[in-house]
Amino acid sequence: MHAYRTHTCGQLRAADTGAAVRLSGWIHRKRDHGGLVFVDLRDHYGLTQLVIGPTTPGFDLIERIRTESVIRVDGAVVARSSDTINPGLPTGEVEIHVTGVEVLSEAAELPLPVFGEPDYPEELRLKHRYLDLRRETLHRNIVLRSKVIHSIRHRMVGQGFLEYQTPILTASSPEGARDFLVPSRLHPSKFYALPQAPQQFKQLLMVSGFDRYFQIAPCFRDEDLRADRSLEFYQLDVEMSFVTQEDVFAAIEPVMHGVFEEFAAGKPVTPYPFPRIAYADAIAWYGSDKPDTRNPIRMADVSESFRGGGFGLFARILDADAKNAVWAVPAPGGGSRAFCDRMNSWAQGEGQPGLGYIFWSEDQGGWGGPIAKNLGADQTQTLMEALGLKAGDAAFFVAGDPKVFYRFAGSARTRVGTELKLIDENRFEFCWIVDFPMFEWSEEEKKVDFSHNPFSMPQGGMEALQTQDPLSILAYQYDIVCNGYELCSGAIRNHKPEIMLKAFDIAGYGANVVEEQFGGMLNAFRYGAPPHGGLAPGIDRIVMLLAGQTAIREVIAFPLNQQGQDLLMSAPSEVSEKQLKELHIRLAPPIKG
RNA sequence: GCGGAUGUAGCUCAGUUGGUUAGAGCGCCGGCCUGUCACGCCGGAGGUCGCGGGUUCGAGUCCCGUCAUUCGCGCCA
Repeated sequence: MHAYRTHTCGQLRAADTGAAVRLSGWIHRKRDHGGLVFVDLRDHYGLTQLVIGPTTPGFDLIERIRTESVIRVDGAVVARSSDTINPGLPTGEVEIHVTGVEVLSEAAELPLPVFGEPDYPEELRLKHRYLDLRRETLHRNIVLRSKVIHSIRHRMVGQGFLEYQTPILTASSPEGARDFLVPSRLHPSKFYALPQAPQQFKQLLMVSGFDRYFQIAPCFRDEDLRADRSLEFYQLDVEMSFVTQEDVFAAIEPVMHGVFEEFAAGKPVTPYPFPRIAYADAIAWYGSDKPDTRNPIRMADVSESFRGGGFGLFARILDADAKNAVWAVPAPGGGSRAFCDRMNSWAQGEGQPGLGYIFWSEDQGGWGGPIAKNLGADQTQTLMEALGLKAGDAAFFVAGDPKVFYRFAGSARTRVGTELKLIDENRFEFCWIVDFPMFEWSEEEKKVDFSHNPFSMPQGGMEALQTQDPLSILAYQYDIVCNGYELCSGAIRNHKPEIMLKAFDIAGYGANVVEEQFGGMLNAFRYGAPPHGGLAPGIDRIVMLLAGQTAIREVIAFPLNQQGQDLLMSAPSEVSEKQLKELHIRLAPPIKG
């Protein structure tokens, strides 16, 4: 007989009745009746009930040891009588009548119970992650993660992609997020950087002729953390040669759709091709470049209804500057003073002066709110019809410079959708956000700068760069958004050195700077580079959505906390003088605030 | 760097307008219990009410400061 087990704890069924078996696992629960003890024995695969009678060798032992101790038992599989079957367990038709017990590892008093699913403090869970990982939900999430990654690999290979690996120790790159730096021992005062993404390497692989690359790639960014963002994370990094934007979409849509469909437990998933929404439309309709399109509300520019009109505040704002506008957030079903007042208080809590509204009550032709009063009945009626609203609905209004208020308008849209329960939580809704602007005005630096990825190909190529207002140039740059989460970012790359130099020139970087910082890749493009493009969906966020979680820590086995610390291994930590000396590093005294 | 929320037993929480010895459930320890599956019953231990200061005859409760945790903003091409 095997030293530890003949079966797993999730394996035995009524058909196994009579078998002599050996099981090993953790004591999940213990129900001690004095003369008879029931134990739920747990392993990765499930639970099996053990029955230990007073004459069983090891009875005293079982009575004494705590839950979460690890034991090995021998015994016989016995069919449970019909009144003692547990329909809640796959193994619930049988139990093991134990004949022998060995304690493999005794558990001390637990800082964190494994049984049950109540919420425990993050700090405690992270410090004792091995216990937390034994718990059902987290354990299941980590298994799901593994299965999702396997499915992705399988689907990518099926699409003709091969997985290639790229360096972890690489060079610091000036743009983008803050790099994690690794001091070099062999080269005093020089540093490696951990990759923020394998961006340049995957492009070099295209130049090297590998045609279709993917990698489940670790990425590192030394920025402040969020619930859906950590210092280290994994991306499905993808790059393809001789492709247009549409080819990239066609390659990845079946993978994303397929993975979600496979693991969504029956929840509907947007069929592909996914809807494409231009960045400018996303801002205008949803006030966000990562809109939750399960929320049916679409905002509208209603400036014309207010220009020179009876509602003085908005009319004056429109007069003050040509770029100013009034946007409406329609609220189907929000037509009550109570709801509108609640929204108004919410807006004030967000630091806004307030949130103007009109509501059309269910009563015949009734309407309310200070705006309607000033606007007059006819205009109010016209506005309602223009917004596709009816009695019982409301609309909220935001006025000013859209560049300043669009975020707030977007969160008002989200708030209205959530409060009025317009969002169907039980579906996965995908869309592409396309046509991102190539450049933006940096108020901080008072200059034009890249708005997203400097390696993206501007739409219109060299000619656009030479002739258009830089701020009007769009890029072949796209995101996948699902349920309001940015799942993926990508672009058709700029593979022409002269266009790249021109683009950097517009953003204020001279040719010498570009050659110095991106010389490796620029040179590569001088020896025959295929047009190429790709993208990089975030693995952690995909699994997070599929697991129904709102924090990526719930789908990572050993995550950092929001301060970027590993509470289990105590990282980051101090290192010895000897280590520092080898790295040619002397620590400066901490700067006190 | 900034803002919100939270901080009471190992854990989850309650604690009234400021008033005697700060409670419950789970867990832990001891006892009883042969059909439970959140087993049940009896008993027990366990507290710097985050920390410091203030107001008060009296502070878990009110005020100020501070620290920690957590969520968000900035940041994340």
